[in-house]
Amino acid sequence: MQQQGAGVFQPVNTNVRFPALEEEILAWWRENQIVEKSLAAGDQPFVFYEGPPTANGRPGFHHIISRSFKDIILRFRAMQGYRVIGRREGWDTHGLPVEIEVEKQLGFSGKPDIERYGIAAFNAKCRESVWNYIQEWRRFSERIAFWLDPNDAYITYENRYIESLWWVFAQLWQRDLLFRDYKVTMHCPRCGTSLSDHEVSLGFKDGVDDPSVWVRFRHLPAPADPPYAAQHPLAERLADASFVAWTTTPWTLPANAALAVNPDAEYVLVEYAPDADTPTEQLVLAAALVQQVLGEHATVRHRFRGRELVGLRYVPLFQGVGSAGEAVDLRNAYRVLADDFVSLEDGTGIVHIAPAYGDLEIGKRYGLPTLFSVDLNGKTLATYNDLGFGELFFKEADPLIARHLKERGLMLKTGRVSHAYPFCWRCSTPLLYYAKPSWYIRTTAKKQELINHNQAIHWVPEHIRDGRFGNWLENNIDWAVSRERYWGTPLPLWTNEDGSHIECIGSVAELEAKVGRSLQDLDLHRPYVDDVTWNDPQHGLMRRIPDVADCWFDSGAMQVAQWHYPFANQSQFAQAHPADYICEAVDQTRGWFYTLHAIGTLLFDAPAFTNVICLGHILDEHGQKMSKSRGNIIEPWGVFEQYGVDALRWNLFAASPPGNPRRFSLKQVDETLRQFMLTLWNTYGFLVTYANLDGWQPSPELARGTAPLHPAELPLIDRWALASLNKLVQEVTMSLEAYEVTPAARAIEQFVDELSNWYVRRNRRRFWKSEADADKHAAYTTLYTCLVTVTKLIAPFAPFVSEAIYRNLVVAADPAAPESVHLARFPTVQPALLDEQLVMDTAVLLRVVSLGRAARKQANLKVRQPLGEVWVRATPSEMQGLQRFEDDLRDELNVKQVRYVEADTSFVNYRCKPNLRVVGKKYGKQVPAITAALAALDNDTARAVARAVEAGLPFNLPLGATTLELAPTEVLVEATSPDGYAVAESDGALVALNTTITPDLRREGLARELVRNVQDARKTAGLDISDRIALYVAVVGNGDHAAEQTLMQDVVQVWGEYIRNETLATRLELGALPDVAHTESVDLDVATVQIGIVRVS
RNA sequence: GGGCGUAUAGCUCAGCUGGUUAGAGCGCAAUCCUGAUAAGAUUGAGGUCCCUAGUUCGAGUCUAGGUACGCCCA
Repeated sequence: MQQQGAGVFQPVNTNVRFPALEEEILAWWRENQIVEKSLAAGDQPFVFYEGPPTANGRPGFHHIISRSFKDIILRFRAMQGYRVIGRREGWDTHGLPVEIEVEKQLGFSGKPDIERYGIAAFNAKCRESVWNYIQEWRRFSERIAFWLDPNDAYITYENRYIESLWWVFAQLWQRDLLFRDYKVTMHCPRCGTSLSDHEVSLGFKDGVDDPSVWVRFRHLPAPADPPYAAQHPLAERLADASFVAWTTTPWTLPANAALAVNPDAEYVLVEYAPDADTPTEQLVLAAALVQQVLGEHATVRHRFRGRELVGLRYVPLFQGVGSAGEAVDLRNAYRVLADDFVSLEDGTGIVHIAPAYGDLEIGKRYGLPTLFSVDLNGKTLATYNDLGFGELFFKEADPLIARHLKERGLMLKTGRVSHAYPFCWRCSTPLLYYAKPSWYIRTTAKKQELINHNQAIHWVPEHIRDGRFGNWLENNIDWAVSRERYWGTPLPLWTNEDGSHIECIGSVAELEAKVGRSLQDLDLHRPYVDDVTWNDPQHGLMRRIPDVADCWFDSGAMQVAQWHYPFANQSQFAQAHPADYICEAVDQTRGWFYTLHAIGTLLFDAPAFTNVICLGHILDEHGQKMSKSRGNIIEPWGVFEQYGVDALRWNLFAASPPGNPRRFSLKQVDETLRQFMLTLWNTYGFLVTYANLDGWQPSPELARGTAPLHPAELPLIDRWALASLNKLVQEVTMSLEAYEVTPAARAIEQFVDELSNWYVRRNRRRFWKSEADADKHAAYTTLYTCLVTVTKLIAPFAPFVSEAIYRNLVVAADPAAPESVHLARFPTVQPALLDEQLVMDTAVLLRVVSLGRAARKQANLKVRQPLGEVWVRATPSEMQGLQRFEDDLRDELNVKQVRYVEADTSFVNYRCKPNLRVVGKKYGKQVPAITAALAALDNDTARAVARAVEAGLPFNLPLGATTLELAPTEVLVEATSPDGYAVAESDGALVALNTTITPDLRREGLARELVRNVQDARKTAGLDISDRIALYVAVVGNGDHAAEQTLMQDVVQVWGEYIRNETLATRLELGALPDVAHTESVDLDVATVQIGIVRVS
């Protein structure tokens, strides 16, 4: 045996500060290039796609969650021996967010400012600005131990990336999946561009205050003209009537082209006057809405079906204006049409149709002209200057238009409405529905494929697949992919002057061939790419269309573009599609999850990813969204510095399932730290302290985990620990392979708790004892194996603390071991060590111990006071299992004898209940009668039943007029509380303590009490664990001094050796205390004594 | 208005295919234990398992309707 203190392990600081420890580990990783080594390791590929963040903002608290959940799976797979592909940084660099940032910086307020400034200079600014926070992101990722390769980042603005995107566009073009169409888009007048649906969805605001106007459209009994052959049959009846239509967007009224009714709904002609002073007028609207719109003052004169109204004409509110340079065909305008989309839920049942601003589909269907009232800057047309509302922002024009109509007597009623309205998600400008030429990806053509491939994706949580995401796919619409902006991937579409000929270019080489010169030095961005033109002999000068791509297209196409596929890395790509794993927050269902999936499906007819963890949003401790305006943001670095990253990560993994919105508070991290991290750390510290003291060290084989363990040769509790450990390995592996992180973390917590509070507590003496025998070695081996295995299990969760423990426990003992836990192999199950029965039996033991303590508590009996006997009653199999642990049970409950209650044990009675699981299925409606009959059994019969059940025999239960034969498995027998015992029971188990304290037990109790107080005194006296003492005890007396003196003499006589051994006392004297002693007064219940201790060398 | 999700102790969460006294941790109170422990044990207080109806011998669990909250969409 080696000398004390000459241990192989570094001493463990039990006052560890985890943040400082983590910094040390970070430095060590850097020095030894552990990240690089980990990235390069493994054989079978495991493919990950990094969803690229935009680096023009600071990383926030929510990024810790997504990055941690990404990281844990990658570490786990890496430890399983996979080579993780795609473990690289990715940066989303294009798009409106970046442009907005630069615009702000330059004090711009829209596209005209940018054009004046120059696109080249503007884009240069954009290119710079995306790297504003890159250092902070890298520092952040490194600190939370999210291991990505920073030297192999994919960057969406690079030429090679853009070239791949061009290839994607060309593929889509060739397959007729890319097309141009006039469609209504959500247009931001400030940004001057259409927004995609997912962008629009980001900017809906509730409770927006808007005007609400009911307008008269005066019926025009016009002469018959084509396409209507004759005067409308209702023309005469409605001669003086007005149609009433409702809108919340008065600014669209000048663009009105038609009114729509529901063909099947009932409409009425009413006579209406709001009060006696107002002349009555005739109005037409839906019958169902008369009350709501006009109240009580309307009298119905006629009723019609909606379809009867078709073709009626009305007086236009304004002279219609078409788009610039185009003749307007008003032949079909200003008529009533009927369509199913018209709802009767609000409004008047008559819908004002403005094709340019939202009703383009209807307009097309009925041949309506597309009329305009507002231009792309959101300003009303100059045409309306004369009417007093020209060249105004559309929202500002609203009241003026309303006033104008009122003056003309066309406004029936005005009000305000509070509803949801879309705003630009970046600049908060209200959006316009606007019919514009746009480029679309025809995702609807592959709708069924999108849906089918989604079925192959494993979603966590599962409900996203057929819920949120599945629904989104079911309602798929074509993807508006063009943006009339500057800083983005230029659409590779060239067209001639009149737009009659379009070519889609799929590579730089192809473009070079067109223009006949090298473009190797060309920046593929605007404005440079716009200057690339060529003359087509047939079609004339070919110019690029000005649009750039939706930046969601950039990130969705990362599955090909990150490799510069197909221009390079073809074999790499072949391995790296689809991704085995991605992970982002739930807001990406319509963002990145969708664009990845859409591009994967359209391009390869395959899913782009097969497993995805979809994270809920982070909320503060009150369930409020974290936001700067609320001031409830948690600053990540503060948490790192206070608690460390491991505690934070662990909390995020274990506290609640990741799919739910997550309430977060620092209190939780603090709890995780104390509850889990410190428990583990202290257990580890315990092992190291004693191993060093004893000079115990693991063999290299044991350190490596290859030393065979023979359970049959080990004490039961060691076998339990190892069985439990292997069960844990099994559970954790299965959970992580199913991408279920939380159950894995919770199982580990449970094990660490039991290891510390059962295994170590029960076995302390095996580590303390002086003889270095096989039993001691077994204890060290067991605890060591548990700790090393747990360390590897938690490595993906808590990369720092696991590294610290691993370095000390393993690398120190086995020079051939991998230098980092993250280069080690994830533990695998050793089936020979599994023992389900043993694990179950131990669970029973723990339950019975807990009941015994409860019983002691009730009777107010300290555990230190030994008792004579405990009676235990449980199921026969439980009691059988318990017998294996009788020593532990005696020890834990401090009783001399464990006895088992059997059917014949006279001092308990029995009550019987049906075993519902069994009986319920078999007897159904008879259950209540059986329950009653069993409960009504008298004591003797119940005992007879107990006896039968114990013997495994059926018995007869009288039930009304008949008798029922019940099998022993169909009934549960419980013992009732006997008198004179301290009893606790739960779940059918009963523990009864005999509370009689004999003089012998009393003396032993006093001895133990004395020992504990001496140990306390040793501690206060500042003695070392191994110091020897002389111990003096003087009876002070608080009652009958002589009797107390006698009692203590007896104690010292009977238990003197025990007391000396426990307290390392070389002598023990009852009498006066010497002056030199450290003294303390101790109340031993039946006697008060002074104890004095003196250190002897 | 529609879709998805959530609702269990003061807080954070378990509760498997319906079954016997609904659990854990934290927090609070009290007691105890402790020479690894910043820990631990026990007890107590604290629950109309959101509400209503239904299915069933039996519902926290299944069904329907409703309420509240969150997210997404209109």
